[in-house]
Amino acid sequence: MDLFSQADDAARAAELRDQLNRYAHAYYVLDAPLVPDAEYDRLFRELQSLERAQPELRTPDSPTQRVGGPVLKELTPVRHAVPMLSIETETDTTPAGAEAFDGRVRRKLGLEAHEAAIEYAAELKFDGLAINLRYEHGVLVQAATRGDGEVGEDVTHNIRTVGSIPLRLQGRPPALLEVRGEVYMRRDDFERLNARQRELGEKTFVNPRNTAAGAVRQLDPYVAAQRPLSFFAYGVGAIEGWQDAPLTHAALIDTLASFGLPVCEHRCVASGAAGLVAFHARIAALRNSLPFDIDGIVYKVNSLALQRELGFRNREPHWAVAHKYPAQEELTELLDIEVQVGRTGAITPVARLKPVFVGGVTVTNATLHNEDELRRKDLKIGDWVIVRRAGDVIPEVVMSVAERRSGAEREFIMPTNCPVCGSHVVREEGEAIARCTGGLACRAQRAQAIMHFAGRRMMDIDGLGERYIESLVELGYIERIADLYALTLDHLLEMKRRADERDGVTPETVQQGKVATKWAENLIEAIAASKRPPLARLLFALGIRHVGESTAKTLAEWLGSLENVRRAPRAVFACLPDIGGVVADSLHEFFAEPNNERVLDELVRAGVTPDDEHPPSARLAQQLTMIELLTRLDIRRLTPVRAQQLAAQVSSLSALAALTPIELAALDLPADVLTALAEWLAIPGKPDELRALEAYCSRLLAAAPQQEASVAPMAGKTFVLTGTLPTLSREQATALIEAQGGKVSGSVSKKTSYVVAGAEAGSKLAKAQELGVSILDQNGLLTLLGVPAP
DNA sequence: CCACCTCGAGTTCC
DNA sequence: CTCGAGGTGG
Repeated sequence: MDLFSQADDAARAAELRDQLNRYAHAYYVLDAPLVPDAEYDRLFRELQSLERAQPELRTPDSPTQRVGGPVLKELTPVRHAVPMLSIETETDTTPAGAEAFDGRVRRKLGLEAHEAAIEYAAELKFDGLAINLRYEHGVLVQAATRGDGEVGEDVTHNIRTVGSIPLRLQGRPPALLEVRGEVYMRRDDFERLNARQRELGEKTFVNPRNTAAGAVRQLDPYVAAQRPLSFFAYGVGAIEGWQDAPLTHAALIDTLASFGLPVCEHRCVASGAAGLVAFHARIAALRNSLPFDIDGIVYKVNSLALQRELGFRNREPHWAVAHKYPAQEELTELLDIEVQVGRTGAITPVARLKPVFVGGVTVTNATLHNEDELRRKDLKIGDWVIVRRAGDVIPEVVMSVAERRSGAEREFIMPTNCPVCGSHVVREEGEAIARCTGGLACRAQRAQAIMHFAGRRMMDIDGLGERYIESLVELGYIERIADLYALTLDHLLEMKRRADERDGVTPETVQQGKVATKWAENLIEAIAASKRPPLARLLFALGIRHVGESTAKTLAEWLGSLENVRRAPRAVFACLPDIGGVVADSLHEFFAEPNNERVLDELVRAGVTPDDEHPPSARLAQQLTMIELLTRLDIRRLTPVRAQQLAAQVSSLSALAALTPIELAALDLPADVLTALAEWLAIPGKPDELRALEAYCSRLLAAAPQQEASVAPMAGKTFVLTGTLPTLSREQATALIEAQGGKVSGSVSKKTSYVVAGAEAGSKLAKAQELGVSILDQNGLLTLLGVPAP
């Protein structure tokens, strides 16, 4: 073989290894890919083929060596050069735990109370598996589990498959460096893995920790490679030849990061017990929004010299402690499963639990979402179940503990009839939700519809709570939302008396009578005050299926008045942004339904009129073109391109309606389109529909102003609000942003321009950091908008 | 047609 | 907050 080409190949292989390792670091550790996946794959394959041709080019730090290798019979024991210590656990989960640790350290160092506070490094205690990584001359040569601390197991083959663990370190690492850290599985990776397992009909995993531990100890590296693992470094073991080694723990971690090792960003240098308590509290608030599980915080004396001075007791260092959090999951009994009927008729199973204290509150109910969810979690009435508070707020039944079954547990059966009105319950093909078909004939749906109408973000009728609405509906004072406006003081007082009677409430005292009168007076006033809502709120309040706050706002902005919305043909709805076929159908059906028409008429007669009606948007002219309208008529085969051709040949929609079959056949369009068009026009009523559509559109466009006002400064920018701002309410912040043309949305994505974070911001802030979205606080927002601070 | 983004809907507790 | 589903762009 030609010596030159061999030398070239060796150089090329080295170059490829280096490149691929750098790209992997950027991808897995920095979360900022340098090249597209396809480019990575191309280089990877090139290296593979070089190595296949000349196996001597294969080195242990080659990225091709991550996956592969033989299936082992058993794991080889490894004696640790420096024992892997355990850490003492502080059982007191209150701030006193941190103070106790600080006190022990100070006593051991012989410090008096008045002497300076000790500096600590605080970091997260990950819920994973401790691993020792041995790097010789910067190359990963061995990975081992902790085992008993003295002897662990060799799991190099599996650890190589973890993308964020560098096979070769960057910078100038010492000749020998053992890195210690935790292998864990991110919660989202765990969920994805389980989703895939379900798809494949495989058994699902119980929790991220056990899954990670199982993956690391796999004998077949291919299996381990299928388990998405992550890694954080938090310490070192044996070291040789390290000049200018760091002097503090914090600096040590920074240095490890500079070698390309992943380290957790959530760590700090804290001063004294107070600093530790603050960090503990800060992370407690963040805990559920972290993308991985932790079971506490680790405190370490920051100075490595002081660490040496403090020394060890048995296997435990005197200079470190794990300060845990109270368990966030609890075991309780599933007493019963009941169903609730929602505003749209959705039948939702709800778990009635034996009260249990989880994450700071007592939980007695938890939604089970739907039947599938319930089956997936394998829940039977009478089961012992694990309960947690998802995102620290909403109680969630995680799963049942099948081992604790006695045999007396009952299967939950989805009712076939609505528990309130007896109507049939149907679950549409492909839908997860079962629904009562009773519509507004169902008392539950009626009550929910009224509750929705009166809600804070809709008509904002104060004092009309769930209990009163139920009584009003039950005792026949209200049938439909319009009836609210016919209520009198006498009605309300009478209703209250009857409701109390029915509930067996003690005969009222004079005092109670006064309270009741006051309540009724306030309510009448609140109802009267709700008569001039913004149009968007009124539309939202109507409770039209698929029409929420955002869609209601779109309708109000574009069409301007209640009348314009009520009269709009289906195709017009479908031309508006974010409104497609399903939503347009829902809108059209709602306004065509005689009952709803009557309710709207009654509301108007009662004096309910939007206070912000305005001419339709000037931008409508671009939206309601003949082509756009044509494509939304659901004419088979009429693609946008064909619609364009058709529009070029027919002057208007009414002209299209008036075409004779002969004229139609003469159009320059493919035969199949013409056939479909002819069939469509032959449907009774369609020509009239076309004429009506045209008439509506021309009226609307005539009413719209000719051109739009100047472009708002924040146009095209999307904001997401999270947490509590110091002085602005959510609504106020939204109003400020929208006043300048910005949009406020609920979830963070790559397209989000800014995340405005306040106190106790949750997962959205974490997501924003992950995606590199700009983050503002209240002042930042006000500065951006050029609004003076309030 | 799929992947990604949004939005809608339902729910808990204090 | 989370899940499911509608809308849209590639």
